[in-house]
Amino acid sequence: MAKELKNFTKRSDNYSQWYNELVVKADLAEQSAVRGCMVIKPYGYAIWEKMQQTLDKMFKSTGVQNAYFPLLIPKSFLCREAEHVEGFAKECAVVTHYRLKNDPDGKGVVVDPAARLEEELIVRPTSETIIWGTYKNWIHSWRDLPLLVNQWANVMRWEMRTRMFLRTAEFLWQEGHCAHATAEESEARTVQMINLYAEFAEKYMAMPVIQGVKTESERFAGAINTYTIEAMMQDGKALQSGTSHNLGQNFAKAFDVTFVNKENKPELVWANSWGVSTRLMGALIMTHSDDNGLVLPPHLAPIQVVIVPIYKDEAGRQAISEKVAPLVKELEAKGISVKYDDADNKRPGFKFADYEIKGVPVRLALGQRDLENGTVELMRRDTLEKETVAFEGIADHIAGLLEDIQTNLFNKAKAYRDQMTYTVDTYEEFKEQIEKGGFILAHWDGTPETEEKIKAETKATIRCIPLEGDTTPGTCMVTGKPSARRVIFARSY
RNA sequence: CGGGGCGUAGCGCAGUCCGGUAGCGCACCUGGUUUGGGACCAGGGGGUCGCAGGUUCGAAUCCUGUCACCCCGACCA
Repeated sequence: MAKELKNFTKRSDNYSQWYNELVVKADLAEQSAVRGCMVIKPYGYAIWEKMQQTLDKMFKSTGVQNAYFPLLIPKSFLCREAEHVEGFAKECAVVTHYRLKNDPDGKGVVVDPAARLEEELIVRPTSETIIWGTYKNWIHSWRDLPLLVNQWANVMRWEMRTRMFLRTAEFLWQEGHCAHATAEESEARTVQMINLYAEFAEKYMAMPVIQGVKTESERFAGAINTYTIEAMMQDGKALQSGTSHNLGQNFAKAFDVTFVNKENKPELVWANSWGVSTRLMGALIMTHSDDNGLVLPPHLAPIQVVIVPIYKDEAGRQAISEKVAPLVKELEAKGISVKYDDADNKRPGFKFADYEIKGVPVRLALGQRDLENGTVELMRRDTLEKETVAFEGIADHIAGLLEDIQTNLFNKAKAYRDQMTYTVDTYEEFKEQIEKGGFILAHWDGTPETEEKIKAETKATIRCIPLEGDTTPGTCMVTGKPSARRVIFARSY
């Protein structure tokens, strides 16, 4: 089993060339400050587009609309909400000048010192500040609420250490920012969105997640409450895959966003924000992939079925193409994305391996033998099982198979997670178990001090206080003080 | 920012200790034979050895500096 992401971005054997064709590859600009950024190649972007389209549809069904806000945020904006700036200050890229000029020494160009900006601009690490600065002018009356807006954008966080997919300096994401008239409504929206993310993760990514609430110390900077979905990767580490924040009235206060209620009284609005990023692509890879490459869930695979012809000469190729053409039409009519790869410059064996690396869920191979017997060879990527089946009725069979694969991937991942989830009562046991990876359900006294102590001693963090599951009270494994319920600990990315 | 590693062809690497014609595999190009699991044979193209100084008749190799990247920490989605 490929347990680590690096297996998919770097291979030192002779197959490395083919891995360059893999979903994404970090093409790092030479000696430049864009370190830690990634280039998303077309096939990888196609996966991201699938995610976007699906999420977008889900958002819109809840009344959210898309908009776009500026990339650059005036420094003063970022500073308006104290906790927020505190949380992001250490990882911001700053624009200080607006012009270059020719180097007096004749070597290229240099920053023109005369073009210093009066106020520095921050490359957005997230857009709360600029959006709330704008909302101030959009919201006047209770009739303007709720305001439900989402933005698809790139953001930049100058992390000390980057990691492909999981923590790149620049990443693509969506960030939803909603304004509501009441605290209850805003809280309901916050929960609605984390539910939506969970549904997306499980239904489309085939990735089981645990929904929960972050502890105070893990909370988003400026939020009063953060909901999260936590997934388990194949190496037993946790990955925070999506968050939804209840921002209370913090940003409304900071940006003076008020509305006049039905009683003609001014009130501060209630806010929430929620987002998922290209990190989900990392999650997808690390949840399902194996040593043969990617394994994509059918609901997100850019190519769901690939058909590879096997022939000896041009006449043979013709014969197979004629046989396949109606099948391609039939599959497409069912909404299945098919690729018939009759490219003559690659041999069948190469294509088999190549589409396995790309994670295509179903492969059909068709040769002279099949034409004679009225059969086709079918392979499913999740189990690598191969079988020869009747060509007749194959389209219906595939439609069902794709659903099977989707379900199977989810079940497999869930079984693995459940198997790697432990209930532990003593700190000794905890320390031993955490070394082996996985989620640990344990009692905690609810204090940041204990949480910090556990983190310092074991590198494990509280991933979340689950919304569901066992709610029996107990005593903290470290301090022995009362605990309301078990929380989830894990080492994380 | 600490500790370790690394930088040589598009990719993966050898060569560095002990200075003296720039190498290998894959990829690429041409021709032929092939095609049911990553084809084979023959020929060919491609490099200011990360960058800048220094030592030397001569530097990928030695010295100094510097810039990247990777892994482990601190920080974080």
